[in-house]
Amino acid sequence: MSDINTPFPIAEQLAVIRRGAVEILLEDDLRKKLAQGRPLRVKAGFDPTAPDLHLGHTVLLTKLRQFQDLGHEVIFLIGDFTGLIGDPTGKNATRPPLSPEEVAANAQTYREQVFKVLAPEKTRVVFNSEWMSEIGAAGLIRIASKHTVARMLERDDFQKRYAEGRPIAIHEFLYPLIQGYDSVALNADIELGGTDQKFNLLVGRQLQGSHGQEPQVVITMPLLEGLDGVQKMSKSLGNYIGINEPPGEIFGKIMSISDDLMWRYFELLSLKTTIEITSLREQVNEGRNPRDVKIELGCEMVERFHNKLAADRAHEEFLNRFSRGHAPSDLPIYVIDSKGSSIALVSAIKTANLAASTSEARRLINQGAVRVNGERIGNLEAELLPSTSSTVEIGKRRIAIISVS
RNA sequence: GGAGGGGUACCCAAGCGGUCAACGGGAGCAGACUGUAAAUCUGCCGGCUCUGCCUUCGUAGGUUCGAAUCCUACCCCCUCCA
Repeated sequence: MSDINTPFPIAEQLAVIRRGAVEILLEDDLRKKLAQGRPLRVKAGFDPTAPDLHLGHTVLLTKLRQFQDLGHEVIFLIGDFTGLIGDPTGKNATRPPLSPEEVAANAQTYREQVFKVLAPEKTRVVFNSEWMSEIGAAGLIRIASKHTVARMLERDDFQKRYAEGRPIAIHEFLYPLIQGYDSVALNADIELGGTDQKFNLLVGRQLQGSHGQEPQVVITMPLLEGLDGVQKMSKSLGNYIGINEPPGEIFGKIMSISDDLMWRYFELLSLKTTIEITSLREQVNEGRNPRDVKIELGCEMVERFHNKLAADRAHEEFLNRFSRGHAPSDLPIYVIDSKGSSIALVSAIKTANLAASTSEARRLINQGAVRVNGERIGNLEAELLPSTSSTVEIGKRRIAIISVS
């Protein structure tokens, strides 16, 4: 859809670039760069740690994708050298250095996941060890000479720690410097990062300036809220949608977010144009069920991380399950060998991992959450007979076929 | 090195000899209402062979008929002074 030879009008490009961004420094510089009419080098750096990406990570990737669609070049930088330092932004997280093999393996996994969002043919993957290993101690000192302690201490994290007398190790200063030097090495036009990266990104501007380059434009993207709509999406909080999750999961999790959050996700994750999204909003204002709009988002996400067919299936499955009240089509099946006798429902539930403990199973039964073959069971003594298969449902989301042999 | 404060269930946080499986809030789960939304209301929220039993209140001992609560030692965190 994009053609490098016929660049999009600057105003149009600016609108796309601004969407969802927290800050663009400096927008004037950006305008000037765009006016040059050439593909810009857009850089984003990533840790060499084992990637298991979720939608939160794709906010940045989606923005990169938008740049690609506008005809620009994306440089996906894997910070294998910086990985030796560990970003002090993550405070106490000192990471053990990775072996070259691990870095290579992680990089491969990155490619697989990242190219679900980015266009592979328009993405240049680079490692900063390429130039950092060459540069040597002398080179590092030269880089360090281009920046001052005062400027380094502007970073609020450092500032705070320094003021409070907490230690700042010298090597922590090196992280922003090297990240900044990466921009010099790549002669980056633009660098993207999360809001927490702002300082590091700005160091790049400064270093490029002192190396006689035109400083890069810094664009910061927000941290995506998780499923709860409040805290940032993260694996440890369990409020995430992983891009490797099965279609039904991705779809279902999208459907479970609030309407407010849905618009946020549209803005930051969807490749629909701003105009299309505005139109959807209008439709909802005029009475269209927000659920149906959410379905569109769900389909888009599943299609992106799987494919169109999977999206259609997930959609259909959803309608069957929740709109028409049918049981899902492929349920997990648990076979329990009871040696020919019947088995207590409570223990069957536990065995089939539908509840964490038999105590929980009991509580659920008491609360009327359990249905066997569609029938609500309130009896703790209930049993499953031998040589039968029963569909056991707990609430709306936990369901399995339990086969007693 | 000295002085003081604290470590309680997923998180925050009460309790300070029995009525404590442990107040309250958050998160989570379930029910009602719905659009698998939000909001709201209700219930649950250590385990088990469940009207009882077992294991939990930093760790290990001790006192007591009985301890999360008292004593001793140890480990860890925080604050102030040096």
